[in-house]
Amino acid sequence: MGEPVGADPDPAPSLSKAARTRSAIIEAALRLFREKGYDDTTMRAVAAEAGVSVGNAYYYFASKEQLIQGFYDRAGAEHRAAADPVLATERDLAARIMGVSHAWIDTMAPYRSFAGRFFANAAEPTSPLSPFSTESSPARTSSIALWRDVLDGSDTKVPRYLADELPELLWLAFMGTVLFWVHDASDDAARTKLLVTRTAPVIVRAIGLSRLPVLRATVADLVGLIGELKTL
Amino acid sequence: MGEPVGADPDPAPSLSKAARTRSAIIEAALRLFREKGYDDTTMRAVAAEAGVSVGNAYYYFASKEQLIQGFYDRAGAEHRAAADPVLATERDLAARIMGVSHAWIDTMAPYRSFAGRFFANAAEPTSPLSPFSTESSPARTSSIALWRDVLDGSDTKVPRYLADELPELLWLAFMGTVLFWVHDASDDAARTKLLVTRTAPVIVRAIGLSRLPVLRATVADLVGLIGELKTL
DNA sequence: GGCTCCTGTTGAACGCGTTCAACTTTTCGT
DNA sequence: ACGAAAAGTTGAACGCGTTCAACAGGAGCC
Repeated sequence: MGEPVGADPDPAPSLSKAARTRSAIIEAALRLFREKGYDDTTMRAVAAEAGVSVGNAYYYFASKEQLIQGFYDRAGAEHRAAADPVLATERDLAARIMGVSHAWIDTMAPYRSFAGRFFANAAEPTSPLSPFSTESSPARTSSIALWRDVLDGSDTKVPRYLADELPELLWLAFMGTVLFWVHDASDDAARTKLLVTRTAPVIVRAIGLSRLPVLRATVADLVGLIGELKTL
Repeated sequence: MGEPVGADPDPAPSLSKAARTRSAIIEAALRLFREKGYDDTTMRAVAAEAGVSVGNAYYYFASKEQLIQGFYDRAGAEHRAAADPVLATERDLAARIMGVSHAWIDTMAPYRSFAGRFFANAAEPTSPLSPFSTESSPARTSSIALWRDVLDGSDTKVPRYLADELPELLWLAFMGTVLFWVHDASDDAARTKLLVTRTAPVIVRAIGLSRLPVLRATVADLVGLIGELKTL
């Protein structure tokens, strides 16, 4: 390839030609998705906008659906950036959960019109875009790590027997929020924001209550069940 | 239409020609879906199998996706039939929940290979097939009614302040089960069955615990939130 | 019967996502 | 520097879901 020999693998100004073509296609796709939505954006248009042939676009992306992965990566990074200030300053757990969730809702706002279409594709179990698929395992891991940060940086003490599973549980709850958001047609995602605002304190209280003897056995059962389900 | 004047609206032996064509198409579609899956079944093949032209199939069904509605209706009825014996004999709430859930899993078993594809379509918010859409409101209502029966016929007392919302909450929890089932690749849906078996007693215990003063306020808050979310 | 609607019915045609044989360019061992 | 293998690139072609102008038949009215 046109890369200088021995250069560092991915310097921003001089990406390999292949990498540049790749991101030109994603760039074109996202622009068009935003302008005309997912369904009304044709692969022919994406290729033309990126200055390549249709066949070439398919050399880099196995399908139109795969272009969405590029969107995910970008959105994930944007979310991180928007969530970091909250995680750096706020110590109250409920506020951290709310802050990180709202950060996500805000970064996704520009894409809301067509993001529903995306997540529907992701809902199909055989799709590599599914948040539970092995293909999206890296994205999932880093997303769960984000929720671990939410917990770790807070002043709330988590019971030992919950500590390991709780980040994943928060992530799962957040996936529920995303599902709600997808179906939420209210202005400015007001309903989703209400859901988050009202749910976050309940989660914190539930964590506190999970120490109570009446609940402890039940909660421990559920945590054990999750472990079982993952290994079955 | 060819219907005798003043005849009862839909006598089984002599359906109107239109209705017969309609169900011939659904019949053909389901047969082919089962044989070759959703994606590998073409509308041309469905039309041929039903003995009509492609255009005619589109006269009765707005899209290939709409054929799925026929599948839903059928599956819903089958589930009812399979659940009724449980509801008629069993009084223990956990057993009723498990029985009705397992009945669903069993009736859906033959369709599992392609049902995931269906539910993915249903996950798209704008789709009329979405369980939350206005188009599927009748199916949703009757499904919630089923879960009301589950509660009403049991010997468990439900706190007043929960009684109104609980059937819908059980339905919602069951939608979660369905989502899990869609992603469950285990033999005979073993993981989903484990989930149901272990979750049902927890639900019953949670209903009992919801009377406790420590929890009551929180649970009431959540119930109130649901009400708010629906009206916003 | 003749006329007008409305309900059905048809298959060719359209635009789409995707594939593929053919071609060009780059890489790399010698 | 050379040549073969690998990587990149092309657009016509395929099969699909879907649309639509055109046509057929029956119901109701005169």
